[in-house]
Amino acid sequence: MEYNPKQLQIIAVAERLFAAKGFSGTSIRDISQEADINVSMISYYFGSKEKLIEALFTVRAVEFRKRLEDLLMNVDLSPFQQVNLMIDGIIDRLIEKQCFHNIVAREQLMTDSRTPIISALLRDLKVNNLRAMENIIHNGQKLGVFRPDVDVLMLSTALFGTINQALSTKPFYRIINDMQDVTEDYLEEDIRKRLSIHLKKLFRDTLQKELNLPADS
Amino acid sequence: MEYNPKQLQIIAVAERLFAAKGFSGTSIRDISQEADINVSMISYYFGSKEKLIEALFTVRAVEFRKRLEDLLMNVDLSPFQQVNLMIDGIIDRLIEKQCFHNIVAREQLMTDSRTPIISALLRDLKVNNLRAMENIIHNGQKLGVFRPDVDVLMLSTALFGTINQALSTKPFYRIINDMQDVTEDYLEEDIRKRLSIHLKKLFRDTLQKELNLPADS
DNA sequence: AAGTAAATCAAACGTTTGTTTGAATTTAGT
DNA sequence: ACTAAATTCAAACAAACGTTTGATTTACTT
Repeated sequence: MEYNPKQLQIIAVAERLFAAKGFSGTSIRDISQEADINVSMISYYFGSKEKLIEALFTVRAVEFRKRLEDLLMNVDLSPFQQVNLMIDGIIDRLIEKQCFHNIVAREQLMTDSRTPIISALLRDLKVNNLRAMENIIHNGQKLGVFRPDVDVLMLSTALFGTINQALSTKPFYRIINDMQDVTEDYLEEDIRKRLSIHLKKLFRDTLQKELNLPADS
Repeated sequence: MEYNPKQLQIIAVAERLFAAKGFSGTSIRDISQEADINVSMISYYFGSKEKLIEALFTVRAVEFRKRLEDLLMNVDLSPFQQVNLMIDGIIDRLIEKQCFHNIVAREQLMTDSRTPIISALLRDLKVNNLRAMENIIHNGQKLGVFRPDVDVLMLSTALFGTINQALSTKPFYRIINDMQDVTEDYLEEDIRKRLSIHLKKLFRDTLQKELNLPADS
């Protein structure tokens, strides 16, 4: 599916508004006003509001698939370096595409998915993410660097869950750390660093073999 | 604020539907139909749809405050026992009140909070949660059982984030673990156990003092 | 039993919703 | 310059929205 610049602009505006107010909370008149186009252009280009959000998911899904392939190229690094690179990569991606991942989070909360297309795309994305993480970890296990008993699914859940939670509670983070007066960019950078430190430590503690063997070294 | 049984029933139905379809995605006619009441009863009892969701947050916030007080009563246990009890307590709470926490998750994703009342209640809840966790961990640190350098905010973020992520991706969990045919209750119990094991291990690894000191014991 | 307040109802209110229409305008190919 | 297709627009559409109305029923007090 190819989209022209005008369509991509509409998708970008829709992404921002859906993230801010939810799908049902955003009217096509909101979108058309922000995008400075006529209301009918949305039906004209996409067919319906539902098809618009499907187009949004399709575009982003393609982007992520490409990104993930790049991530799996670093086979020459050590397992821990690979893990750290993956962690920073995912943090960066979720921060950079915050609006889209807000929408993803909302859709996941839906008991009945909005459309089969969206749930299929999300499932594929998650499967690919998990497989990528499994590759890295199983590799580290074969090399004898990581513990053999690691719950990769739970670890992946912890990684994405922690980042999403941190990003969705930004206002709370501001209050707790007395950062009411800093810019949004500064706050984001602060969260990024702190997440990176915490998650790398967390993965290290979880993956690395215990050293408290009977003293014999 | 006191609510009669009829009001509480409306709140319960609204909670379920808001969780399933979102606030804007749920009409008061949906609610009135499910609750088997007349549409006008919602305005009659609560004033408006917005006041209804405020009432929902108020009721649940009061419940959680009471629950938290109970949680802080176990001062006679060891720090690790306290932490494990806290983890299971929070898992149980988030599973038991899944609908409400779905709504909370959605509200947190909102860039502009729906009402000042809701954001104030959420802030209070989160502050209390964090303070409770700080109490337990600082206590363990004073006793020399926990590491001195623990990022409690990030740890709390990881805890809630992981549980929320696991619960919001239940359909994915089903597929990955080949559990298409099990009941929802069985699935939930499986997730609960796996979360409990994983998070306790995670907290243990994060909190416990490193034992790989220069061999001298 | 009468009276009063609370609760319930069908119906209607004025908006807003997503979508369609059909004419007007722009763009692109020859 | 002409034509045809693609784009843009204001206007209108029916349906759904949250809310209000005013009559009716129920529950309780005296």
